[in-house]
Amino acid sequence: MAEAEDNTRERLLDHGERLFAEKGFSAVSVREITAAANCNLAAINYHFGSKQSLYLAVFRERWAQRARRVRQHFSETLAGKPRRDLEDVIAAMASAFLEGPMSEAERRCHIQLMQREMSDPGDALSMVVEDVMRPYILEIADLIRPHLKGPVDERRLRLSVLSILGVILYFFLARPAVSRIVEQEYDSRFKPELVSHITAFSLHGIHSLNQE
Amino acid sequence: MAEAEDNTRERLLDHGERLFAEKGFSAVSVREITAAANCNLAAINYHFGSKQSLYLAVFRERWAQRARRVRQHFSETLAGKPRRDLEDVIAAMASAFLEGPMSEAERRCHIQLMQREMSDPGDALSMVVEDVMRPYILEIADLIRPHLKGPVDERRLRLSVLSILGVILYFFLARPAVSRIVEQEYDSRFKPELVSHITAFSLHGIHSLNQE
DNA sequence: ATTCGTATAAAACAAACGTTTGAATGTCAA
DNA sequence: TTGACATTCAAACGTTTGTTTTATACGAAT
Repeated sequence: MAEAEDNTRERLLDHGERLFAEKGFSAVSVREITAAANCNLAAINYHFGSKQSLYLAVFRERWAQRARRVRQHFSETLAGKPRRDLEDVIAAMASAFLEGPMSEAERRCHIQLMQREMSDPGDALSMVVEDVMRPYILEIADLIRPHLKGPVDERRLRLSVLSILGVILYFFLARPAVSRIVEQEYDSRFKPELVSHITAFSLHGIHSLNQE
Repeated sequence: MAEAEDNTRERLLDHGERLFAEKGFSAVSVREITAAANCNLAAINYHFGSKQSLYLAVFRERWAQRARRVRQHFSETLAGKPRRDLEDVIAAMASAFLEGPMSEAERRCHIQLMQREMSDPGDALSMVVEDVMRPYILEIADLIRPHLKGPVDERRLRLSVLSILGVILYFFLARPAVSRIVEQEYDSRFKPELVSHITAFSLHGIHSLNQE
């Protein structure tokens, strides 16, 4: 087979990612994935070697690329702002994750996979942290640093950026819990409200770096 | 059997909770649990009926009780503060989760189980949210409200309390990721630094409610 | 036309899974 | 001591698991 890029392989990555994100690695069977991808049971082992290798391939060939898009969305959003002040940086960060260049389903996929790998560190964690998260966090730290008064404790700065990420991820992952506590569905009216809350909260949080 | 409260049952709850927290429900087998609890394979089905029922029993008979202790620790810490200002409330909240009345292993267990149930909502989620989280969040909201100037949007207030919780949970669950990004192990020197960062960041974050 | 490498299909594999069974054991009341 | 009940145990149950095998179909290259 020359061109035409293997179709079954792509479908396996698509449905594999979706199901791994929804249920977690162990809770999904290869039969479930191959049925969803509408192909034969043996296809996973043929194309990837094993279920575990499919999982890693999902991170390498899907997740990482989307992470790159998220980061690019962040850069482009920020480039559009003339002043590029603290608020712009944080708003761009929240926007990249919550209103970024993904469908709602993709976003769910992306963030859930990330969370699963962070709380159950596996073979994909190194890639997630070193290749994606770390450079991203450090870039944002570099963008924030000039806006702070006086000398800045580098570690506190990174903790602050991580805190913002924590808030963003939390409102995504704990959706059902959040919904019931604020008595509000995640509808199209609520989401911008959420983004503006996260931005405001984090912006003020960052200012804790200014005074000692 | 009259008194002496079944020992095997307790051991199953202990090791079951630990393993469910570490690996998640589907990734743990009943053989693994019964081996850890040093009892017969059939013990789970005898005492609880099924693996699923053991999972629910863990939440009812272990997690919920510890959640009560966490909340009590919060109340007592706060009662010890004479002024009971905004900072005291938030510091007490962070302290309850991160330095509360639990061993390090118990804390890990508690928070991981909570997170797992929030991102994979199952039969235990209702109990976690309605009986524990919701009242807790609302209580903290009530404690914070009087310290804010002017009229307060109730929803924004709750979102802020949830944001604090999000930050706290994130630094716990994403430990390996955080460690590598700030280039710092979670040792005894780092932990107080973390608590003080969370308190400072959240305290400033809360103040975003003051201005419009 | 034949050969070769690729992709899909159906069937079978051993291992691990949650659960059930029935006998053995221990404990207390009658 | 006896009978009844609660608990533990080894063994087996029928499924489901991830993986392997064997066979077949298709295209391109020789």
